[in-house]
Amino acid sequence: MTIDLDGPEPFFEQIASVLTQRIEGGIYLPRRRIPSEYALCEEFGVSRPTVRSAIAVLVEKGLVATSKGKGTFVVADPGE
Amino acid sequence: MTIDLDGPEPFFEQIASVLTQRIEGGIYLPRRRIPSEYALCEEFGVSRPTVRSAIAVLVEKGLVATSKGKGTFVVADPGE
DNA sequence: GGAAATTTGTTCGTATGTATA
DNA sequence: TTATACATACGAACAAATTTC
Repeated sequence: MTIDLDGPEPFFEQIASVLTQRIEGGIYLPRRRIPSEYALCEEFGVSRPTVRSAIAVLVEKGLVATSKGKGTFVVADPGE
Repeated sequence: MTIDLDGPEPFFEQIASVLTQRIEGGIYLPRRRIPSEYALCEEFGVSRPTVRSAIAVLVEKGLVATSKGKGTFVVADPGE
C-alpha cells in the first residue's frame, strides 16, 4: 500500500481506494466493523476530516454504512 | 432571494446582504443559531471560504458572533 | 445503576495551493 | 498585482449514541 504524497490525487481519494481494495479483497469482511476513524488517522497519518472524507466516498459507493456510537460497517453484500 | 452571478458585487458581499436582511427581517432571531457554514454552502452553491467571508462581514458589523464547535449566533440586539 | 471510554456526527478556526478576472 | 473563489487538509471543540467496566 502506497500513498503518493506528490501525486495529483488527494489523500482522501487515495485512502478511499485503499479501503475499497480491503473490502473487495476480503480484508474487511461483510457486516464486520472496520477500524475507527481515529485508528485510520493513525494508520494513514492524516487528520480525522480527511479520513471522514475517504469514508464518505465509500458510503456513497454503498460499500459501508456508519452508525453513531457504534462504528462503520461493511455492508452485507459489497459487490452488488 | 437572488444571487447575481454576472454582477459586479462579489458573491460573499451578496450573501452577506442576504443574511443581513434575514436578521433585520426577523428570519434569524436574536440569540438563535443561524445555519451552519456547510448548510449555507449548499444553499448558496458556493465554497466554505466564500461563506466564511460573508459571515466575517456580519461579525464585523456586530450582527453575529461565532463559537467554535457550537455555531454562529445572532447577537442579543442586532439593531444597536 | 452509573460513570467513563469509545465512536460517529457537527461546527467553527486556520492554512496552503490553484485558478481566474 | 490584487481581489475573488474554489479545493484540499489539518486543528479544535462540542454533541450524541453506544459500549464497557
